[in-house]
Amino acid sequence: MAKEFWIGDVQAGDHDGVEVELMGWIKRTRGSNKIRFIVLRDSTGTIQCVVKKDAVGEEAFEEIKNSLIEASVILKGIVNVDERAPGGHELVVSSAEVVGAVRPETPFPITQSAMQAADGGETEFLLDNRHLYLRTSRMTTMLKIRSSVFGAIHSYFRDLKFTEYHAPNFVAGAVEGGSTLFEVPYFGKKVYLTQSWQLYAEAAMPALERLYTIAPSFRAEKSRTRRHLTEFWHAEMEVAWAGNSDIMEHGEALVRNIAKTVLEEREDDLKSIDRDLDLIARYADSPYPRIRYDEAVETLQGLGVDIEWGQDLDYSKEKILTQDFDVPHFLTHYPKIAKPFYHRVDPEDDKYVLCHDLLAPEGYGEIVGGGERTWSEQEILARIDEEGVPREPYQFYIDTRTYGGVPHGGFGLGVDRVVSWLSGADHIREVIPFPRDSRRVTP
RNA sequence: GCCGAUUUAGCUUAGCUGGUGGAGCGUGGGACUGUUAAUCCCAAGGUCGAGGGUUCGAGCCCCUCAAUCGGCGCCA
Repeated sequence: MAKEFWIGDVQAGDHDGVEVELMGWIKRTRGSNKIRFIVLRDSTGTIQCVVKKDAVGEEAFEEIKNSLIEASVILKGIVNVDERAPGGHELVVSSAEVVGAVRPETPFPITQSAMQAADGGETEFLLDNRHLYLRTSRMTTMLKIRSSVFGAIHSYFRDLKFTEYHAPNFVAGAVEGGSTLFEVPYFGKKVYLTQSWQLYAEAAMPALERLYTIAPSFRAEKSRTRRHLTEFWHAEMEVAWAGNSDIMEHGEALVRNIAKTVLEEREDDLKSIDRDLDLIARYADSPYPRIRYDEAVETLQGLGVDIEWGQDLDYSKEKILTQDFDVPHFLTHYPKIAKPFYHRVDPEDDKYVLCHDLLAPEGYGEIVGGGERTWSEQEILARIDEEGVPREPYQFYIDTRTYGGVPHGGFGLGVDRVVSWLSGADHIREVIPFPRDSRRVTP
């Protein structure tokens, strides 16, 4: 039964003139009472298969003729090079077997009309039928690009001898803020779904020194935007003996490595969804400029934007700031009052913290957030008290400093956001198979 | 949480100043020996999101509710 031949290889010319057995699903079917053209799909591509009544016999021909879109079939025949076939190759079928039929009462619901509507964003119908929409070429392409992005992240860190390290998803307290936590009943107690791997990573930092993860994070934000999910994939890293600038160098190198990998592995996929490859090449090759928060505020004020020093930069302001950028930019040195206690205060000016955000161009916004941690015991206690946060839940975090604290830092990267940006998706939902947002958890 | 919009056949939609709903795709039947989103003919398929109101009469006007979509705040 094992599948031996793949449509992508056939279209690449690997089996010209020889007999192959193709296993796949019917993408489209047309023809007459004596000849049928089946466009067969598998995970590697599509190919036209010519089924003639004379060649396969009456019974098999009728079965193929009556087969609907997405029926699974096994077609055996000779690979023919023919200009008339899309892709330049076709299968001249000698025997045909329907494996899983599709009944006429329940035809495949993702029709041309449903797909046309998807160009301008996803419809409710396609979201309801996400499990079937996954089979379409657009979703398949997105999932392949996504896979390459995940692979690039693992490669980047492993090549640099980082250790992959895992934190629990059930947590007792908040990493930041309290309102965006998902509450979960836990044997009569309440626990929460994690928002970040960071605090647990800092505990392991003195053991592993260079560590990373790719894991889901959960945020109970009622955000209704093209950049938000309630469950998203978070690539995070933590490094000992490192400052803000060192961490930024990793962030920049990682994102450039992702762009480069996607370009190498998914060129055809990107072309198939009309992505401009020159843009990706620029993201892979160019340095990412660094701008201080103060400069950004001055720039915005110069543009007549109503903003005061100390305010966090919301998306509307980010967008104005990034509209002239043609590569990602770092924003650094935010005011202390705009950031949580674990960001280290700048020793050169205590109004600021040593942190950074990486903003993607083309309106995709923040893809990385990170910085240097408050690493001395004295400083962390002062910052916790200053912000009025109770010490008790953070005792394990404070202990990291009590026993041989060292300068360290890290960042978190929104993997889905990066996939969305690099693929040029209209919405972050397009790049994850079963998106979760504040209003949808099904299918 | 706030603002805006949408809801007509399985899907995508048209619908004139209110006068008993049209189409394309899909499905079924028929024709066709090479099609390219095949084409051509025929058919079935709608309590117009739910409830109330105005009116002789509501898909269309008014009110309430619901679902969905888009944007903002928040963030990756």
